[in-house]
Amino acid sequence: MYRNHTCGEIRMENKGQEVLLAGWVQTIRNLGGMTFIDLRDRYGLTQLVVDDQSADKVKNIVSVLGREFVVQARGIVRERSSKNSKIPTGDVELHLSELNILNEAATPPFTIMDDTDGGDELRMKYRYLDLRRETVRKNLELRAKMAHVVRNYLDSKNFIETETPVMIKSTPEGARDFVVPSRMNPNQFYALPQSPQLFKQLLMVAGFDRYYQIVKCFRDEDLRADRQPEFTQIDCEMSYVHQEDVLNMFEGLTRHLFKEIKGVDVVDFPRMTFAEAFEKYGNDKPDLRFGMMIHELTDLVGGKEFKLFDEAEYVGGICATGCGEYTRKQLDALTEFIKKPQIGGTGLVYARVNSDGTVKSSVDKFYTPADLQQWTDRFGAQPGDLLLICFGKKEKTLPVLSSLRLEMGRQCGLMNKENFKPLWVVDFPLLEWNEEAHRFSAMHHPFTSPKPEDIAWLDSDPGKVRANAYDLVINGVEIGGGSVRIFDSALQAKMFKVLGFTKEVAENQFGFLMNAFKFGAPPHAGIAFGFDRLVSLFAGLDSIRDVIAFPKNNSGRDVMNDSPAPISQEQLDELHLQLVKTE
RNA sequence: GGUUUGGUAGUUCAGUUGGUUAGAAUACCUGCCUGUCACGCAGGGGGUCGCGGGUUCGAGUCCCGUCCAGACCGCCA
Repeated sequence: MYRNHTCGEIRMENKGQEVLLAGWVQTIRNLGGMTFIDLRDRYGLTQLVVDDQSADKVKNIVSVLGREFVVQARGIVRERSSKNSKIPTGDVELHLSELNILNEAATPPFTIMDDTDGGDELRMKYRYLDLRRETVRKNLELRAKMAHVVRNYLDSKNFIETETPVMIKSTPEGARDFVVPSRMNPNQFYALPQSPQLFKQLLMVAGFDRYYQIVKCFRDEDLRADRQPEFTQIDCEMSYVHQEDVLNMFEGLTRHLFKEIKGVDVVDFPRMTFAEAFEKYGNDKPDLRFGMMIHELTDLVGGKEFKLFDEAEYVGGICATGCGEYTRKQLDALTEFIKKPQIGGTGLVYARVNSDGTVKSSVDKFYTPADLQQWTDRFGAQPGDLLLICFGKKEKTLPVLSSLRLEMGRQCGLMNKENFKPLWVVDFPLLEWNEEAHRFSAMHHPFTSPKPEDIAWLDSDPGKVRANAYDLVINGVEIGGGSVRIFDSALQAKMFKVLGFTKEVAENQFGFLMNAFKFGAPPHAGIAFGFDRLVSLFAGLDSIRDVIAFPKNNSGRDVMNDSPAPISQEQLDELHLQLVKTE
């Protein structure tokens, strides 16, 4: 037996008992006549003591111990003479009668404590050491617990957990595929799934009715703090449902997760159309933790000799509540912020509402107090507020205002991580114009059904067609998305045509799905949640890397095992592959 | 593909307008220490300043190139 207790569970009730512990040496405090050792395992820390009453054998072993040695410790639990209220086991200690080194350890490259001195790259290189830290392990424990809650919930709703293939057929639409060569099929490749989309629809044809899977998905695109090349989705599909049924079901799941994991009742799941989100928040994933909605001023600002506004297609702004005291320096910084290339703003006009209700703006030369009053009325601005106004092409200016709004939310401390504000964004456009390919492409995917009332526009004005597609957004993070699917082969064929697929391409890529649909496809709809994002949201983290045991870095590399890596000529030959030199 | 920030001791970082032998903290090693829990005290070892080139009497510092890492844009049905 290696142990009969863990390092996190010993309390005063165990006083006088002999216990056997095993774990890692976290710290050694040698005071000369006595030595304290913090022994760590997954469950906590227990202090071990060696003093002059201890056996020489134990003292000798203690003298050669180093950090992160794996040891087994036997001793009597006793009360500490000076207690440590910072840890749960702080009232007791283990007076050692026996100590065995189970394994030695090299000096770790960074301190394995909650506030480590290690930088990100080092922590990733030695991720197995990083994972010994409680803060990191807690994230993964949270992840495991959330997966468990999700499974319980969906199981209770009669969903069937079904695995789908990881080696599938490559499809040209959407993100780039990772491909896998096939030794037995020369010059042919599998692809790793970007999502199990087609398979879950086939499971609906198969009559599974309700399917889910917590599943790895793969996309060969550039990475971000919230994007990994392999990531996990809670993937679901339901038959004989309308959009509302799906929203209600997964509203329920989300609510259940908040209750079970965070202990909070999140009641409001408002719905907002894509068009409204864009008008009022400048993007398709509004953060509803604070107001500062965008209002348009185009109709109020024209004809006053202010050229920048006169020439702008769109003028609009936000009302930064309580920011009327912003200094010139702060306003200049905001102007600089929106002019950054990645934000792309052209300029910033401000108007502050003084305590006496008068308005002071950067364009007083052009606008009378009465003009400015009209502006503040539109925002419902109060004394002490600050209007921040941008202008230009509408489709460029709204995203600028979105960035500005989020920045003001940050500056005003309105983005409390324990305040959860979910939102369904609905009625997404079905298609978006792809400048490069010079054709429309599906905003969600090619199996998304158009809104029946918009189908007529498929021929005349495809960009106008709205889809039965929806996203779940929480605190400005896109947590999940889905759609009602097309289950009619004629409509699906039309969709492929609008997307510019020839019959042959459609047949070649998706023929098996179309074929399946001939045999009685039920109406169906589904959704997929980004599980990594969901966990990082619950953990209050900005990066999904912190909730993945072995994540990849910004370049898609695993710095621990240094992959991807070249393969041998033998492997290449066997796979019928030849390398091309790249410069 | 682009923008931007960084790379100096095992680690986290400082290093001024270019100027003596590149510093601090921590970690590591040695010694002392019986109530520590960020133990304390004394001492010690530890550097290709990412790499390559250039400017200069002189480069960690300036210039060019390159590699690596982070954030962001494009991209992500």
